[in-house]
Amino acid sequence: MSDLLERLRGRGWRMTAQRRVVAEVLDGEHVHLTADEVHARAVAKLPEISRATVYNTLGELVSLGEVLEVATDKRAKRYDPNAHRPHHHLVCAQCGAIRDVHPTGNPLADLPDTERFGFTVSDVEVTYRGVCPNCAAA
Amino acid sequence: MSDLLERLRGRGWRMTAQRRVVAEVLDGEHVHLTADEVHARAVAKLPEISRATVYNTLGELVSLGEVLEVATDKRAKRYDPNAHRPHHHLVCAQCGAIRDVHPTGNPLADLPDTERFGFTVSDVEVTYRGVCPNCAAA
DNA sequence: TCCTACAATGGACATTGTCTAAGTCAAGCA
DNA sequence: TGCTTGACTTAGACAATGTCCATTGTAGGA
Repeated sequence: MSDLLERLRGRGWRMTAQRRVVAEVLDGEHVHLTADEVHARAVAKLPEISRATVYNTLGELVSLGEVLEVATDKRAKRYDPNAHRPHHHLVCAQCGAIRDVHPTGNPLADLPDTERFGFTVSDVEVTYRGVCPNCAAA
Repeated sequence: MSDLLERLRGRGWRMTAQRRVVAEVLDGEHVHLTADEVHARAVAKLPEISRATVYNTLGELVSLGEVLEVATDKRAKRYDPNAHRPHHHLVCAQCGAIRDVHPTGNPLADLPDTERFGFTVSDVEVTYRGVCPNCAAA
């Protein structure tokens, strides 16, 4: 079973069927589902799960730092379970496919003090956009 | 008057009071309004302008490349008229304030071929997050 | 000035997300 | 094992943002 469930239990998270299902749906590499997609897949495993529970659970996973919210799509938030390895995203402008990528260099270092306007900068989010091989072939 | 209106007219854009008002609202540096804010300000100048028109006009300005859509906020799209000077964004995690910034270096070059998965990468969007001086003082 | 294609209107609808009141249940404990 | 309790879940109303469409209005050319 997934490490995620272990970690959550270790943190005193009360385990319920609903939470287990949501955690199971969010498992694997290059998984970037919208809340609605998570709900759809959760319903397939546990038909009576409600939308509110999915939203609540996703929100908790995010505040626990186990899942990342990413805003590559402009419509809906997406949830990325790959929270323990810093990475950025590569998005196909046509079909919306998303890949995790690991650029070299540190973009934080590229922002000189004069461009910080007194902000305390703690984080950076990079989204590359392009066309994926499938769409390029079509 | 603004260059924007000149450019649009030069492209054969049909000029109407509504479009003029939207273009006027979107003028200046560090302007990052939501569609709703644009509508509110447009209504102040032209009370009978409708929401649909604001959305349509914003959409057209974006496809003409005169305005950028930015997704710094997770709720609503924001519109950035500073489309002719490439730049990125610095966002306050607390109050949501947004500044345009110009990092050194080219993040596109930081993505090695092995991390491109066959994509043709054409664009990169960088969002720095931190705390602004106002919020830090509070 | 008149025409006509294009733009604007307003209101219904769609999508995404949040909230609440009431019912349910996991986990600790005797 | 069987309570107890507080956290969890539910359904559905509501809110915010965005889209669509049929109708009405109008900018700009003939």
